[in-house]
Order: sequence, then structure tokens, then C-alpha cells
Amino acid sequence: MRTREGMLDAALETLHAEGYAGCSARTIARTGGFNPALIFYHYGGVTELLLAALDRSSAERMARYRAALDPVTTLPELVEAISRLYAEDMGTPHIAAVQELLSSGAFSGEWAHQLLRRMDPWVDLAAEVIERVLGSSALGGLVDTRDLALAMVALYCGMETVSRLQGDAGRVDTLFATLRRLAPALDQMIGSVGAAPRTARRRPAAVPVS
Amino acid sequence: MRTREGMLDAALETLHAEGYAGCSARTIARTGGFNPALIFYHYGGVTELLLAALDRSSAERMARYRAALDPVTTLPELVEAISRLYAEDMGTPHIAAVQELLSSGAFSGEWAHQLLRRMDPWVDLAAEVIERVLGSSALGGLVDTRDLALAMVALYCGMETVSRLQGDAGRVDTLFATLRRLAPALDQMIGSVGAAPRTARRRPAAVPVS
Amino acid sequence: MRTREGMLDAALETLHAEGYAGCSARTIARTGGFNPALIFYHYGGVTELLLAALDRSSAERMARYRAALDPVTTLPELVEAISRLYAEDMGTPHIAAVQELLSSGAFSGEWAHQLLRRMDPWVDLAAEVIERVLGSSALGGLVDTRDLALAMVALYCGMETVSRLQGDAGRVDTLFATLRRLAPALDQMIGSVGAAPRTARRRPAAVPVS
Amino acid sequence: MRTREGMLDAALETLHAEGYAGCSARTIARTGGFNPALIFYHYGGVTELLLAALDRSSAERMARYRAALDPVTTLPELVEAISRLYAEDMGTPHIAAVQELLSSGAFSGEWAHQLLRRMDPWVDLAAEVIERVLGSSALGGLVDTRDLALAMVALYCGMETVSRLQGDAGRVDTLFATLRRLAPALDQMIGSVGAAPRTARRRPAAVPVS
DNA sequence: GATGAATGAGCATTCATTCAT
DNA sequence: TATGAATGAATGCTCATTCAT
Repeated sequence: MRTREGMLDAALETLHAEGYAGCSARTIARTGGFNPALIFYHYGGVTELLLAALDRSSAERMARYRAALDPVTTLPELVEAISRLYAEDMGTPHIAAVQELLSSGAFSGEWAHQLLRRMDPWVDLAAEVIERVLGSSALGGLVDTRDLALAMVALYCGMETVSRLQGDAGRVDTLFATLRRLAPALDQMIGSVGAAPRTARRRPAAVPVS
Repeated sequence: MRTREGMLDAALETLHAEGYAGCSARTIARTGGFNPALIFYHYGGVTELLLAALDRSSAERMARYRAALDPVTTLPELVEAISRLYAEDMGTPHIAAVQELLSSGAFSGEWAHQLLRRMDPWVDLAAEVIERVLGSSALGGLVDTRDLALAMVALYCGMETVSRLQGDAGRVDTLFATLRRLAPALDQMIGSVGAAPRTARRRPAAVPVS
Repeated sequence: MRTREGMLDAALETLHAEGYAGCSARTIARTGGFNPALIFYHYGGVTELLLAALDRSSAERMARYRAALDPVTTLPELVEAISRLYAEDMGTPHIAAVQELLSSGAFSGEWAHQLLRRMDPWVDLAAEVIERVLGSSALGGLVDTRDLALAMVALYCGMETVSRLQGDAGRVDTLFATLRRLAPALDQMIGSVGAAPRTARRRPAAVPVS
Repeated sequence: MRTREGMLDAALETLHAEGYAGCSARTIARTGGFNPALIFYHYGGVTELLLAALDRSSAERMARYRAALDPVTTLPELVEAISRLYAEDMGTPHIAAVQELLSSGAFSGEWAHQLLRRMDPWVDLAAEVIERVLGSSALGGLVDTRDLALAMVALYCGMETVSRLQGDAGRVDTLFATLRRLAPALDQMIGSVGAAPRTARRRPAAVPVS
């Protein structure tokens, strides 16, 4: 149905424009120009609609992130890719939506569970990338990849919270600039700890042999 | 007044137990066992009460953090201190309160402004510590200290969000273990970039000359 | 809708029975036996409901007043007609409603504006009648019809205030008796000032020429 | 006590500035800079304070009105005097106060009774003046003086209501201009009905014989 | 006399949700 | 599928009033 999809759009848009607190059945319905009762008819409730919206949005973003991060094997590349993705996401309803939902009422049982499950694929992605970037270095052996991945996701979320709080005065862009400046040095440091030759870390491109 | 103080406790406790969304005048009052109207009588409104609670709590925590972090000058020391502070804070109403307030409705004008102002001293603290730990190293010159400090605060908040989401299944403790294991290597890395002798970074104790 | 109309009745009745001050959403709803939230659902708020009730009531009354006053051309006729209308209105929710609304909070911006706009047609009506009754006499030239009309409406309202204050002890009826006794004399006086023959003031019936 | 008097001022001022609806114990107390509880201590309640304020204000006004109206014996003089008094009263807290109180909740038992009792002296005054102005004319015999007096007071109140509603757009001043223009004609008309010589109606000035 | 704290009832308004149509 | 009406509970907030000090 046309409407079912439209409701997801309306939910995302409302989440972005009014925040989680502003997401009543009525406001979402007004945004989308449909009857509030439909939310209950189609999704069973407001929270379910929001989760559905999050799922759809998440799937889209995940595709882009995978595409951008899969070829990454070094720290500078990673910083470069993340910077681009972040810039791309800024002002996107998706990130705001995630953020709002994470912030909504994090603690209580079912809701928390639902959100966590939706965070998992992102931690997986982060873990994979970290593995590739750090994996063969000496550092790789010291780190619990999964823990670090979780921390990275947390950092991403925290930065979003902060940057939204700051509004226009935000300086996340300067942070990325700093990171970019820093990346080569860090890369060198990583290498310096162990003896793994830099070139060895670059895995061969997955050329399809035809 | 006895009651005025008790209201701050009730606010913090409710924030911790029910989340920001559950912090209505009535629930807070029920928690504290006083009349809801008193919130308006004494603080003018619910948000003002919450901010007052945050302020009091923040002042207390800030004192502990300063005491623990002021003597820190190396990365391993920092990791050690932070681990201890974090463990200390776990389950504390304070952190939960901060978290909940940060997540409340982040973007909109006045409320965001108030929260940001209260975050500043923490960014200042982080910046100071970073300056001390990284300052004389080659890394220090590459980094915008303030940006990094903001990122650290964001990371701290993000970790909190995540760990509260995870509930008992959380693994923030293992992250700190990882960090502790990692710290000496990182410290070495930092040193290896530039030539600044490690000892030089230890600032002389402020001995009162009598 | 059945209910929407019933809400107007309830509003009028409450206005009559409890006064403007007693017209909370709850009291009106209790009077009408419906849920208070419906007031907001259907009318957007209490004040809007009250204005809507006033409008409906006003339209009804205006029809009766026009029917009774349109044929009036002399002072005795006018007194006669007004007496009858007044007696008819006594104890009617309509007049009380008007009165209560006029008295509610008269001065402040939007509300005052809304009430004034609703008073206008009545001043128009009064002005028309005055014009017909006084028009061709010498008095007509001396008077600003619109001013006098406003004064008449004000008198009508004031009399209502007073008579409601007096309750059963009221003597507005005796006032009308006095007026009726007085009318012929006044009529003669009006005529005596100028020279306009009485008959000339009776406007020719609007006979359609076929 | 200084305060007791100040409370009356505060009550009048609040009545004038905020209307009857805005006259809570707190607002009045804030206006006067005293503790709300004092209202109950000294006057027993808000309504009692308001009535006391009305009484004091009324006494002052009554003195002025008597002084201005006692020498009046003809219609033009009356119009002249009333015009001046009205202009004097405009913007005065007194009139607004009276108006607000009259409008407050006119119907219910005790409050209505209290207000009516306070209106009586004004009706008396009006009756006396009417008696003097109309008394010896033929019209005097046709009119129930008391009824007419009541109507005049009602008109005065109604005009006030209307003029406050209209705010700056008000035209009460033009009404008085009209009245002044009209007065001589009306005076002549009054005389024309009966045969009472004009001069006879002027009572001798109360010259103190020394 | 005067104060600050306290109370419980009331206010307008919005909510998620249900249901007959 | 889709709608408009309806409900009862919740929201923040203000009220007159009392009372111990």
C-alpha cells in the first residue's frame, strides 16, 4: 500500500522535525496527512511504527556504509570514509531518528531490547572494519575488537547528541579535520608498535576472476 | 530547607528510575513523598527542578573528578583513574540523570542551551587532562585539544547510553580492561612519534617554598 | 452531528447557570453529559466553544428582533416591541450568555475583538430603528445615530446586568411600564421640536408595482 | 496600619490592570509587595478585600459626584456635569474596579447581594438629581423616578463595558458631544409638554445668610 | 503582625487508544 | 481499508486557603 510506506516517511520526518517527544500519533498523522487511527490499524501503535521506520532507514544506511567501508583497510582510509559518510548523514532524518529513539527511554525492558537488537549490525560492521584496519598490527592482538567496535558506535552516537545540542555552533567538522590530520601519524604509530610491514596489511583486491 | 533538598533527591531518583520521560511533577512528587504543587512553589516548574538537581549532582561529581584527575599526567594513570571513576559512578543516579537530560529533547532552544552550559565545565576538565597527558608529545601539536575533549565527553556519554541499554549484559567493564591492557603500548606510541623525553612531561610537584 | 449541537446547548446552559467564571471545560461537559476532551476535539478550546454558542444564539435572536423591529416606525411602537422582546428574552439562556461573555474579561485583545465583532450587528440594528423612528424629526438632525445606537445597546446590556443582580427583586418590568406610559408624551415632544408632520414619517409600504 | 491601606490600593490596581479574573491572592499580593496570607489575615479572603477596596473607592467617588451634581437643576447643566465627571473617571482604577466587580459573577446569592447594596447609594444619587431636573415638569409626573435612576446607572455601567471593549477605538466622547448638542433641545421639549415656567424650576441658591 | 511552606482541588489541554461505521 | 467520534488518564500549572513559626 501507498499509505503504509508514507507512514514510515511521516514517522521519520516527525522524528527529525519534532523529536521523539513530539511524536504522538496525531502529530505523525498530521505530518503525513493520514488518519491517526491508521497507525494502530497498520502497526499496532506508535512505538511499533517508529521501530519500523528505524528499520527501513537503517537498512538503507547500512547499504551505503557497507559500500563505503568494505574497501577500507588503513586508518587514513577509514578516517576519510567516515568523514564522508558523516557529512552525508548530517541533517538526514535517519541519524536524527536513531538519535531520538536511542534517547527516548533507554532503560526499560522491551524497548531497550528492541533498540539494542537494531544496534547490533552496526557494531558488527564496526568490528569488521576495525579488524581489517588493526588486525595484523601488534595493536590488534591487545584489543578486544568487539569492545572497541561498541565504543566506536557509542562515540558516534555521543558525537551526534553533542552536535545536535550545539546546533549551528557545533564543531564536529573541525573534529574530523583534526582526525584527518592525525591519521597518518596514528597509522605510523600503529605500525611502530609491532613489526608488521605496512604493505602486508593491504589485502589484495577481490578481483573476480572471470 | 529540608524539603527543598529532598526534592532534588527525588528528582534525581526519578530520573534514574523512570527516565526523563517519566519525570512528571506528579511522579517526582510521589517519589519524594511531597505535594506536586511544591515543585512549582519552590522551583517554578519541573524543568527548573531537574536542572537544579543536575547542578547539585554535577558539582559533587566534579569535585571527585577533579580530585582524581588533577594528579594525572600519563596515559596509563589516566586510564586507571577513569576506570575507577567510572566504576564508582555506575548505578549512581548522577550519571543516569545527566544521560537522561542530555537525551531529553536535545535540539530545541532554551533547554539545549541550558544543558550545553552545564556540559562546558566537563569539557574544560577533559581538555586540561588531555593537555597534560598529550601536551608535550608530538601528538599534542597535531590535535585541537578542545575538540578532542569534546569527543571524550561525547564518548563517555555514548558509552553510558549504550551500557544502560544493555543493562546487566553490559560489557563496559571489559572495555576498561582492554583499555588498561592497551595503555602502556599507546603511551609508548605517543612517545615514539616525537622525541620529547617522558620524564619532562611530569610536572614538578607544587612544593610550597617556605 | 448530534453531539456538536448538544455542546452548544451545554455551553449556553452553563453560561446561564454558572456564569462565565463557572464555564470550565469540565463544568460544561458535565452539564452536557459528554467528555471534556470533546470540547477540544470539536471546537479547539473552551473560548471557541463559547463564541460558537454565542454565534448560534445570536443568529436566532437576531431573526426574532428583526422580525419584530422592522415594521416599527414610531416611538410608541418601538417601546411596545422592545417590551415584548425583552419579556420574551427574560430568563432565556441567550441574554445571560451575552451578558456573561461581555463581562468576562472585557479589555484584553483578541477576546475583546471577537466580542466587539459580534456586537456590531446589534448596533447596526439599533441604528436602523433609530433612524426610522427619529429620522425625519428635528431631533434626527442633532443626533449621531450610530452613537445613540451604541448607547441603546449599552443600556440594554447594563439593564440586564442590573436585573440579573437584583434577581427576583428586579423591577425592569416596571421600567418598561414607565416607558410605555411615557412614550406618547415623548413622541409628541419629538414632533414638537421640528415641524415634520407625523404622517410623513410613516414610510410607504414597499408595494411591488406589477 | 500602613499595610492594610496598601492592600486596598493593590487590590484596586490589580483589578484595573489584570481584571477581576486576574485578581488572585497572589497577584494582588505581588502588586502590593506583601505576603498573600495577609489578605486572609486582615480581610478574611480575596472577595472581602475586593469589596473593601470597592467601598473605599466608592466613598471617594461619591463625594466628588455629590459635589458636582448637587448644584445641578437643569438638563444642560446635568449633561455638562456628567461629561466632566466621566472624563475625570476615565482610566481611573475606580471605574474599572466597579466594572470588573459587577461583571464578575453577578448571579450568585451573596456576592450579588453585596454588590447590589453597594450600588444603592448611586441609584439614590441619580434619583435625587432626576427629581430635581425633571421634578416640576410635566414629565416628572409620568416617570417613576427610581426606575429611571436605575436605568441611568445601568446605562453608565453599560457604556463603560462597551467603551472598555472598544479600547482606543471607543467613541464615548463623541456620545457626550452629541448629548451636549442635544441638551438644549431636550430641555425645551421637557418644558413644552407641561406649562411649568423654566425659572420656577431653579431653586434658589443656598446662600448662607451671614 | 507577618512569613514561608504546605495542601488538595481545580484548571486547560493532549495523549494513546478503541470502535462503529 | 479508512474515518471521525469518543474516552479516561495524564500532563504542567495555579488556585484559595491554612498553619506553624
